[in-house]
Amino acid sequence: MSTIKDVAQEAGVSVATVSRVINQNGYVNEDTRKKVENAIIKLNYQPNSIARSLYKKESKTIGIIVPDITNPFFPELVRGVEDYLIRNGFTTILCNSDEDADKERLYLEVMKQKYVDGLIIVSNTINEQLVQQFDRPIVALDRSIHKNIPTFAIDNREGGRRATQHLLDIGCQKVAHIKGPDQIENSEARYKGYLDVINNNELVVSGHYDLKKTAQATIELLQHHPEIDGVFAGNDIMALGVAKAADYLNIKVPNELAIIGFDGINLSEMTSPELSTISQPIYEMSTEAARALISLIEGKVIEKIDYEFPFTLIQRQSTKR
Amino acid sequence: MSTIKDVAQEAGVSVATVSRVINQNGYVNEDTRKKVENAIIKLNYQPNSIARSLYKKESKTIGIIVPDITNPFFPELVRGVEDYLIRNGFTTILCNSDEDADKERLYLEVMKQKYVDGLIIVSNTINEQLVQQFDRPIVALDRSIHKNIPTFAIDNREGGRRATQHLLDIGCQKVAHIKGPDQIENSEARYKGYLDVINNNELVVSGHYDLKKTAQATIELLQHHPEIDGVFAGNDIMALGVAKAADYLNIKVPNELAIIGFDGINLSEMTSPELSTISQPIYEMSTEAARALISLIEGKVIEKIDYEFPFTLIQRQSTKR
DNA sequence: GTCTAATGTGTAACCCGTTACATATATCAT
DNA sequence: ATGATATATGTAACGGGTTACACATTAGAC
Repeated sequence: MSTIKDVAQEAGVSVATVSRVINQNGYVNEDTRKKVENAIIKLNYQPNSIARSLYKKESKTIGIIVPDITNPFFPELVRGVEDYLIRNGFTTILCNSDEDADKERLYLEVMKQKYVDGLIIVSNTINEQLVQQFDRPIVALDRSIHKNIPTFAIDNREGGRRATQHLLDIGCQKVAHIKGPDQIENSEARYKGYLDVINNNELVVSGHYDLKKTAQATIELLQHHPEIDGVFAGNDIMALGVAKAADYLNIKVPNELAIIGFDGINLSEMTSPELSTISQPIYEMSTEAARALISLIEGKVIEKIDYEFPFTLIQRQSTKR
Repeated sequence: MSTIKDVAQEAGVSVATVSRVINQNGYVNEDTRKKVENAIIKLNYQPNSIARSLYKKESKTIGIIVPDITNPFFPELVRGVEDYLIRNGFTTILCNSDEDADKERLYLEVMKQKYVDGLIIVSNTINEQLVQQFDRPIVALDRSIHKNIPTFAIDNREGGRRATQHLLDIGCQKVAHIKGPDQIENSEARYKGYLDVINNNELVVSGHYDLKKTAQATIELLQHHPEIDGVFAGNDIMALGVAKAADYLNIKVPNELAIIGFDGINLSEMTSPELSTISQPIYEMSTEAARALISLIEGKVIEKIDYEFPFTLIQRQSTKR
């Protein structure tokens, strides 16, 4: 690979002039510019971003930490982020944390050493102190991680209310909730939304955001409470678990049992029956997060700390009676 | 952030000595080592990998190019790669190419400038010339991209045979195939596998690896050919499309119509009915690809060019009569 | 005691861009 | 004509590591 020196030599100018041509700053005579440009083409010169990073202390790289890219919610987030970033000259380092504080620490350390310009984090477990120490911009996606870190998410509690209300609206008499893991902000919020609507008549069981556990838990729940005719699952995967339980027990969806999920991942319309769900604007949330991160990296001030996005209820077969 | 100079000063030695301690090479007296280590701890020193990269011309970073992380097959691949790499001191840059040659070119260029140490590519469209010019190790995952680039995949044709044969084995009389896009190596291979078994009795339609198109195409196919009682879909997503079509037409799976997919993505066991499928060892394939890539980066010679992995037929509800 | 090899440490060049600063010429106002 | 300003370009320091090379000391062999 040729270097800026080679180009300078080829064009008969100094490296400073070449640099000026490349970065389009400073004064460069038109003829000189031409010479340099020709030299660049002739040598097929591509600037070494490592060298540039070293001096500028920036890498045009950001890290995104998600629990597990294998979980269908996250690819859609990551895609939105990556799309926006590549269009704006940044590359994206992917990190799967498994919600493990040690792995998160490791990633944070590596990112710091590699001078990533900023971080987008989806995490419940991350150590706040570590985040505070990280001296570059960070934004939180889908769930908050610290009160003074910009957060891009929907109002999960309100979403929980809407989902629950929807089940009542279509005529459900007894609505149960399959809850995500305790201690996780979003699953608690969705649960609270459910309680807001159901008041004192709740029937709740935990599905731990896991399909198989949910199916198992739901089977037991339905066996003990055959009166249940509607289920609000804490996310789409758990909703699928509920659907499997229904299938197993030979309960007809939606007529004997209506099901609504949460998130609106692509998967929710792939299944039979298609799932009703509270659909988050996943792609938009993630591009907005990326946009804000870049603003912060560029030293701009951003408007708010809390970016709340609208969700929509999508009614599909699983609640269409 | 403190630099190696700060550490040197703190420890009362030269930067060379600090470097030796950090990299554990060259001679360092035990006492000196202790002093340096203490200084490192005291200053919370973390070496700047950019500076190191500049000199060593390596970045401890690799790029993985996939068509679209949003397609459920790829997160599993990417996860395997990322897991293996982070454990071995590498970070992973994610690239979504959308099978677009221009985007691939852009990514290749950026990766080169950023001195990524190697590339893992999943692509049908990538420009062979560009790949050849890229002067660092590359491996191909899931599908080949060039005859002298190491490839990690299964025998798709044989997989197609097994899938088709399975449908016959369970008693299907008329087996159709929903084919992936033309020109794509893997979908052609699976198709050929189907033909191998079916000979002269084929019934094929294209689903373009897309769920909705597949559902639509399948509905038409089944309406014209009600005698079809088994479908081999070119991947799991298309198999889901077939299942939807069956649902729409009120055809019972598996008894009136057996369905088998291909890939064995997690999704295939999430649905009702659960999908039979030709399961690829996705995680293993990807970690092996990552392992080989690292070997190449380290300048080792690897054993072969063609890494063929075993697949397994998983029989689930959709073909369990 | 002398020679060689192993051990220990520092100096400075190097990786490849960016940019502050110096210098020089051209342009313009007065 | 004179000084101020805009234009044009080069030199060299800098970012933060790594390492070749030089030099000094110590250990071991005979």
